[in-house]
Amino acid sequence: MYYQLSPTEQNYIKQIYTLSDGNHQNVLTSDLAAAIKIKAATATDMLSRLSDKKLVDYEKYYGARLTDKGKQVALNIIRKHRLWEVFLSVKLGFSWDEVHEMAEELEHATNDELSNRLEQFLGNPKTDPHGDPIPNRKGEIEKQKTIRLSETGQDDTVEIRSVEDQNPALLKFLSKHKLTPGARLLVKEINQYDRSLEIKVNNKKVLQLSRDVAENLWIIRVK
Amino acid sequence: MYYQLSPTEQNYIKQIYTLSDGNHQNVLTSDLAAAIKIKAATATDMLSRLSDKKLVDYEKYYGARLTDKGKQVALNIIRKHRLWEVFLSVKLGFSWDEVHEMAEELEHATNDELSNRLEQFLGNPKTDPHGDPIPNRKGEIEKQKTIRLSETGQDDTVEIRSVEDQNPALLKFLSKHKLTPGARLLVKEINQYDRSLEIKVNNKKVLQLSRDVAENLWIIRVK
DNA sequence: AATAAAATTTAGATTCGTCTAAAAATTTAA
DNA sequence: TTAAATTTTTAGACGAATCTAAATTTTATT
Repeated sequence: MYYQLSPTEQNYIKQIYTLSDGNHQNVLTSDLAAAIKIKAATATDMLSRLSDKKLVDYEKYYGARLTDKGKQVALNIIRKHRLWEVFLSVKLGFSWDEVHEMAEELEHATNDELSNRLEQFLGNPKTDPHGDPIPNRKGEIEKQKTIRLSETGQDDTVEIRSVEDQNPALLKFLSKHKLTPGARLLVKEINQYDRSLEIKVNNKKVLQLSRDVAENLWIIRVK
Repeated sequence: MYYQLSPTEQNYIKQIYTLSDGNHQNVLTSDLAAAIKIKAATATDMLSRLSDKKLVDYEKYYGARLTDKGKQVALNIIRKHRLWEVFLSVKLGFSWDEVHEMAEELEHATNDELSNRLEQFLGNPKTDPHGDPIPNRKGEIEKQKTIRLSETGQDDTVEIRSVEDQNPALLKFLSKHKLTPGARLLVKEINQYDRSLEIKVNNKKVLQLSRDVAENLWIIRVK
């Protein structure tokens, strides 16, 4: 019961959690393999090992889902990941699009006592720099009802919560135009022919956003 | 030339550096094995692999010593280790004897950009909480001419620089009596029969230290 | 519904870091 | 200086995490 999980195992579990959207759907071998950048055969192998350890429910050919035990592991890693992201961005001044990779390494070098102290040192932040909520030490996470920017209507005022795609080019683009979590957006116009959006950012600059970009921005409606 | 070293390899290199006392002597297979807590056969194996990679000069049966390349690797890891120790102790409030293990993990999850920013964030500290100097980003380390407390004479005033033994019980004892780096000690008396020392700590409490403990405290003479 | 295409699993191989047991070399002691 | 004790190395094995290639199962298409 109380053996240590390897960083590799923890990574698989974290990815399964993310891909299952908080454990609401089964994760397919191929999707998992793509996310972790390993071959499908390897994912199959690991899935059956995680299944032996009761961390996932896995049915051959139909994918996997985390058990309660697995979900706790996932949320604990995600907690550490996001706390480090806050540290790197707020205390060390790394930009929003640089922190992910580093946090990926640090999270596995972090025991619970360390993450708890770090949280306190950071002033108990509620979200990471991408706007995603940080699970508390019991593994509870605040559920946000977000929608994609592409799903808003004209004249809506919204606030960016998180970004879906981790593509560096996209993150750079967003960073450049201040399209970061917390940013306020006014949707001025929606073009019917290509579904692009004209938006005003933080009550200042007006921008044209492609449908593609809008699909990747998760937002909440404001007011 | 530019492949990544594994955390394991980095650990071996760091230990070789430490055991060779800054590369002044050959490190024997058995000492290395004891320090890393692996079997001698494993150490032999790794030594020949590190030799293939030109990180150590290794001669069968006579031990190993770091090459210049290996020494750079060692100092870079030690730099990261000690910066994290400062962070954990100064910013997160961990005690002096708790930080080593955690820093051991974090050092391998740290790229150069991160250690540089961390250093700046910490206000460019010169030493870690144990009093050991932190190598700069070029891998240069301040050489201190320290001696063991057991080598001082009566009435000397000295300052603790570092502790040799990493034994937790010893660290706790030292911590309890404020025998930490930076502490000022006045050697009041040296008992000839058991070579124990009577010392005054920070101009306050008077203590009796066994020869064993005195052997483990590295100090510099003051004034 | 049969077959072609795609996804998944199985089988077998490889590398890293470790072990134990046995062989070889060095050091110590009689 | 020879024999005994100790240290080191070699040989062979193993588990974790990965791969490729082949076999199997599921899904899609005609």
